[in-house]
Amino acid sequence: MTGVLVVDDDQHLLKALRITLQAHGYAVETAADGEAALIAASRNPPGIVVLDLGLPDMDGAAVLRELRRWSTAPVLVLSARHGSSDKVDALDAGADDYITKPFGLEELLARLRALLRRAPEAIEPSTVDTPEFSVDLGRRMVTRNGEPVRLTPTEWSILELLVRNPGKLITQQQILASVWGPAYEKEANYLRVYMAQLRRKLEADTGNPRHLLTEAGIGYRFRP
Amino acid sequence: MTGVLVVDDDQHLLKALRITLQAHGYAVETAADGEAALIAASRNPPGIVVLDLGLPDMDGAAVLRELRRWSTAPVLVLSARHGSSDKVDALDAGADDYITKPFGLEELLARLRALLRRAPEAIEPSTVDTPEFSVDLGRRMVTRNGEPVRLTPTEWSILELLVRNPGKLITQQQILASVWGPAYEKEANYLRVYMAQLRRKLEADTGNPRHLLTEAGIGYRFRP
DNA sequence: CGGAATCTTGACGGATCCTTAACGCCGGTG
DNA sequence: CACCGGCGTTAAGGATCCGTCAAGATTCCG
Repeated sequence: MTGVLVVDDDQHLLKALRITLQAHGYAVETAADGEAALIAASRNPPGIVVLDLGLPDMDGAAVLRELRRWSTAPVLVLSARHGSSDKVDALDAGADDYITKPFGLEELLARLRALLRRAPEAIEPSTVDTPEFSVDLGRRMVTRNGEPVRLTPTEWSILELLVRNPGKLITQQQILASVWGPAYEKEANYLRVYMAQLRRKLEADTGNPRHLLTEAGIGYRFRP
Repeated sequence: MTGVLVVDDDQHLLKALRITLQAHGYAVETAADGEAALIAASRNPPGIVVLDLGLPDMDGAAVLRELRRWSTAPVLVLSARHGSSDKVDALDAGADDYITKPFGLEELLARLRALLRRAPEAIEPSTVDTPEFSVDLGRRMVTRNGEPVRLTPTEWSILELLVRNPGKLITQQQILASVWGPAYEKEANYLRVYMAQLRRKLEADTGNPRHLLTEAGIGYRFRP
C-alpha cells in the first residue's frame, strides 16, 4: 500500500483528501505546516507527497528543497497561484507536477497514478546492508556487528549520499557540494579526513577497504 | 542532447515550439499527425514526446497507446479540452503530464525538465554491453566477466567517448581534444599509450582487438 | 561559563596516475 | 630490398593525489 503524505493548512481540504485517498487504497498521513511535514516524512517515508505551497510557517519551496535533500519521492504541488513563474519555480525546485486550486479530485488521482507509475521505487529501501555493517536510512543509524556506531553529522551526510547510490561513482565535487555547499568544491582535503574517519569506524581493514572505495582523481563509490 | 518529438497539427504552434525548444538545447523533430508521429518515433527514438490530442487522422489517445507498446519515453499531452475526464483518460492511457491550451512556454519547458529529471534512462541506455565486457555509463564502472575493472580517469574518458558513439569512427584529434583539450591535438603519442592500456584491460587478445579497433591514419572505433 | 564533541587546517609518506622516451613490428613506397 | 611513417608495447621518472595523524579552532550543550 502506497503511502501518501498530504501537506496543507486547510483543515477541510485535508480531511476531504484523506477520505478520498483512503477510499482509493492509499495510506494517508497529513501535516498542516512545513515542519510537521518534514518530521512526518522522515519518520515514515512516503511513496508520494502532495504539497500545498501556501503554508503558515515556511515557504513551500523551502519544504520542497529540504525534502529533496534526502528523499526522491515524487511531489505534486498544490497552489492557488496561477502565475507562470510560480509553476516554473516549484517545478525547478524539485516538484514533479503542479496543479492549481480549485482542482478536480479525479484529476488529482489520475496525476498521482501517473507519477507513481514512473516511481516504482515507491518503497525505497530503508536499510542498506553489507556483510560487515548496516545503514538504516530512515532512523539515521549505523550498526556494525549488531553494535551501534556513532557518526557525526558530517560523517552521516557523506555516508548517506554514497549509500543511496550503491555502486555509483560520486565525484568529490558532488560530495563537497552536497555536504558543505557548492562554494566548497575545492576543499578536497575535508573529504580525505572524513573518508578516513568513516573507514576507521566501518571497515575491518582500513588499508584495504571493501565497501568505501576510492577512485583516484575522481571521487568515491559505495559497494554493497 | 535530448531529442524531443513534437506532435501537433497546428503549423504555427509547431514552428514556435521548434524554435523555442532548439534555443534551449533540445534536438527537435516534428510530426503533424499520428501516423507520422509513430514513424518518426520509431526511426529516431526521442527522449521525450510532446503530443497534441486533437490530431486529424487518429485519436491522440490511440497514438499514445501505440507508442506505449514499445517506448517508455515520457509523454506530455497538450489539449484544448479542459474537461476532467479528458485529463484522466490521457493520464491513464500512459501520459505523464497534461497541460491545456493556451499555455505558457516557460511552464512547458519547466514541465519538460521535471519529466526528464525522472526518466534519465529513457534518453540513453545507461549500459553498453559486449560479449566480453560491459560499460555502465551511469555508475562509471566497467565489468569484465563479472569482475570490476579499474580504470584511471583518462582511460575512462577515452572509453566513454568511444562507447557513447558505437560503431562510429572517432578521429585522433577528436579524442585528444575531448580528453586533454584542443591544445593537445598533436600528441598522438598519448593515445597510443592509452589505447594499449585499455586493450590490455578489456580485450582478450590485445593483438587482435575485437571491440577497440584502429583505423590507421584516422582514429579509433568501438564495435559492440 | 566550561567541557566535550566536532570541524578545520597543515604536513608528511606512500600510492596512483600521467608523461615521456625508447624499441620492435608492420605495411607501404621508392 | 632498404627506407620510412604509423602503431603497439613497455618501463622509468616525475607530478599529482590520497591516507593518516595531530593540533588548533569552533560549535554545541549542560
